[in-house]
Amino acid sequence: MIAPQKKASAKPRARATTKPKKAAPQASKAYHHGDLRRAIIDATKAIAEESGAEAFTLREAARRAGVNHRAAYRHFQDKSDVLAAVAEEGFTVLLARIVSTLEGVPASDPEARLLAIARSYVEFASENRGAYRVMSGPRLNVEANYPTLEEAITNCLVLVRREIEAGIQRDKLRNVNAFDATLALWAAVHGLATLVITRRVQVRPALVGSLTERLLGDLLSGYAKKK
Amino acid sequence: MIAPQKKASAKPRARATTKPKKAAPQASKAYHHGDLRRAIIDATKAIAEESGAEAFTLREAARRAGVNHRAAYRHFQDKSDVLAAVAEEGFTVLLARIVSTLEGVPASDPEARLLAIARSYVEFASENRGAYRVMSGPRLNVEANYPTLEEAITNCLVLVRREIEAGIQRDKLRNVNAFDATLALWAAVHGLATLVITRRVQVRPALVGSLTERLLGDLLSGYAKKK
DNA sequence: ACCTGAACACCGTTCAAGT
DNA sequence: ACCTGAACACCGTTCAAGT
Repeated sequence: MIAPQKKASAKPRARATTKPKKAAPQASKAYHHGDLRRAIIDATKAIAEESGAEAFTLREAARRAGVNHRAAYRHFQDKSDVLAAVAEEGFTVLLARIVSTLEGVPASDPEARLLAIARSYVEFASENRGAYRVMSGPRLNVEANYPTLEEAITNCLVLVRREIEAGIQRDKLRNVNAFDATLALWAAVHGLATLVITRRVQVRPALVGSLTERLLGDLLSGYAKKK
Repeated sequence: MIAPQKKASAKPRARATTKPKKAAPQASKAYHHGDLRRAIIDATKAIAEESGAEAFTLREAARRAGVNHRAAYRHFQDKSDVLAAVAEEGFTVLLARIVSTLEGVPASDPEARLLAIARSYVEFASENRGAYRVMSGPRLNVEANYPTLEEAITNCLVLVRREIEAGIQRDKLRNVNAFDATLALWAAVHGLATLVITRRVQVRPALVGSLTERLLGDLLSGYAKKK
């Protein structure tokens, strides 16, 4: 059995030839790179998608961005700081996606709104595996570092909680404890996303959303037989 | 349900016969380690509990076991193999715990049995944080390595599925798709355990079980208001 | 202001012994 | 049979420049 073959010594330096798109963000700033912070973040997501978040190294990310590994320190404090930046951006994008999806679901149907949230969450994870692996990786902020990351996560949880409370108020959801219900829902989508990402449950990308609605729909209805 | 089976793969021999608690590591001079495999596994769990699974290094584990880092290679193929061994043992112990707990819950109450499984799972995670961090870490067997680990996980899932099927047959659970329901339940307990382990939800260890029953109990009953 | 280079202590893994 | 030692390529991080 062959070990995970290391990159044989000095890679030919993949000189990323600058990121495509983006017209010219370097107006007066005469960067050497253009936007190294962006490039490092993108490289990190790519590495995480290819080989898992634990395979990420500062040096490899810098290599992909075409710079010396020390250059990253100009934009990030250390290795964890890069992961925190990726995670924070991920939660921010996820929240935006959820909010956008909810615009299409009537407030009169709280159950459908919760399902839409679940669907958005798991689809996001499935479509952004690199970012999600970082987001769901070892907690970066136990020591109360990364307050903006913590805030991005809290924003998501608050949104879910409000939806549950709104549903209860409209008398469309049972009068459960909203905090508990938020945790339970979040746990369920997190767990499901993990199963999908790790391919413990195999599902074609296009079907991730419907799988989520099916599984979570049953959960929201409950398994216990009505008396 | 399949028996734990012998540890396949390249490990030459299990030495599992020297299981008894070594009262004192006294004895010989040249002193081959009593059970280095055991010591490495325990050290790995300790490291994972203290600093997270990603902080585990072969060299540190060997250091704690009091041997040269090369000695570990006599018992494990490589770094991943150590993590796989820890994970496999964890799932085996978890299964035993669940089975033991279920003995005290009547077959006539499937919902209580599912809650007991959930409770066992999250309590195990809470009480064995090191092992659980490894078990829930990056998937080790994507390349179809570690078949015995895969089997240990499957054994757990099969047990859950059978409980659900039994509940449906007794007409105590709604006639949901058993496979889907298994995934949903597993996802929920995995997600909840992750929230507890990472302290995103803060709860005293003694209350983990009741928190789990409360949250999952609501889920099993469903959030949707009965019409 | 932004990036590079050398240095240090650490890792996983291999080859080659030591007992 | 079980363990140690030296070596190699890699990593994160620091100090100190180069442009």
